[in-house]
Amino acid sequence: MAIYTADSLKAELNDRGWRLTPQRETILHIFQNLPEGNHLSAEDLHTRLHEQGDPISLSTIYRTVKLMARMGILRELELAEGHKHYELNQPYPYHHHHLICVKCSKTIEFKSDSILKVGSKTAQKEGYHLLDCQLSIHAICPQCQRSLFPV
Amino acid sequence: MAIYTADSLKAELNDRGWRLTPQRETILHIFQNLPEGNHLSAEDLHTRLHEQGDPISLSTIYRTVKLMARMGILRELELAEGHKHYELNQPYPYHHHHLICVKCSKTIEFKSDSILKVGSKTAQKEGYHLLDCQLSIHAICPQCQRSLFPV
DNA sequence: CAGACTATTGAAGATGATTATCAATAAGCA
DNA sequence: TGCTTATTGATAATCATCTTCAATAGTCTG
Repeated sequence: MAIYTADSLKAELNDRGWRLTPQRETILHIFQNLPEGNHLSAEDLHTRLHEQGDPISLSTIYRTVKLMARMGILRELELAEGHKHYELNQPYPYHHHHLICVKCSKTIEFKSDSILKVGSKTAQKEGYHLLDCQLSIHAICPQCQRSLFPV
Repeated sequence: MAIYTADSLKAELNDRGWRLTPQRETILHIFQNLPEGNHLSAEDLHTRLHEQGDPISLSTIYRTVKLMARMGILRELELAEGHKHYELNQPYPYHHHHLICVKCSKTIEFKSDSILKVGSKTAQKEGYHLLDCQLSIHAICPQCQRSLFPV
C-alpha cells in the first residue's frame, strides 16, 4: 500500500527481475487518475484504454492487473458476480471497504481504521506479508428488499 | 446468521413461495456437519455427496449453494483463484474471518467481534439487510515469501 | 386424500471471464 | 551496441458456472 510513480514502479519491478513497459505504466496511470469510488473490470480498462488511444491487448491487461494485485499495487474486488474489479490499493486514510447488495450489486464505500488495524495485526502475528485487507459486507439494499423475486 | 433445522429451513423457504426438497436438506446437513475451518467448493460437495450415496447433480448443487448464500445460510468465500468455497454462515461467537496467502492459498481463520460490530452498524445505517460480513486479508505466507518466483 | 399448480431437478449444452501458447518485439544490462 | 530474456498481442483453450427443457415432486386447496 504505497504510492507509486513510474520510477518507483520501475525500481520495484527491476528488483524482481521484471521490466517496466509502456503498457504497465499506462495502466497504472489509469488507476491513479480514477476518481475516488471508481473501480474497473478488465473489460472496462480495455475500453477506456482504447478510447484514450492506447490499444493495449486484453491479454496484457489481465496479466498486468493480476501482477499488480500480487504486488499489492491494486486491490482485487468482488463487487459483482462473474468478473472482478480493480482499484488502487491506497494506504490509510484512503483505505476503505465495501457494502455490497448481492441482488443489484449497488455498492457503498466506507472507512474504518480499526479494521485496518485488525488486519495488519493479524497478518503480522502470523508472519504473513500484508497485501490488502478488505471488509466485504454482503447485504440486500433497501430497494431490493421491496422487490420480492427472486430470492 | 441463524441456526437452521429442516423445519426452520422449510418455513423460510415456504414463506417465499419455495420448497424444501431432499436435495436441499441433504446439502444443508453436509455443511452443518463440517468440522470447523472446512469449506467446500461445488465440486467438493458433488464428490462428497456421491461418496455418501446422494448423487445430487452439479446443477442442483450450484443452484442450492447460490440460493442459500442469498438467503444468508451460507457464506461465499473467495479463498482460491478460479472457484468459490462455501461454509455455514454462523452467528457470533462462531463468526470468523480469513487470512489468505495469494500465492499458495493457505488460509488461517481468526475471530474478531469488533469487525462484526462495524459490519452490522454500517449495514444498518444504510438500511441494508445484512447477510454476511467478512474481512479478507490477502497476504503472502512465510513459506511463499522465501520462494522468489514468480511474483 | 386427490388433483392442480408450479417450483425443482438432472442432463446436456452454452456462456464467458480468464489463461495458456508462441512467435515477434523490446526492456535492461554488460 | 548487442545479448538475453521478459513481455506483448493474437489466437485458441480452459473450465467454473449458468441455461434450457422435459420430467418429477413439493405444497396448497377443496
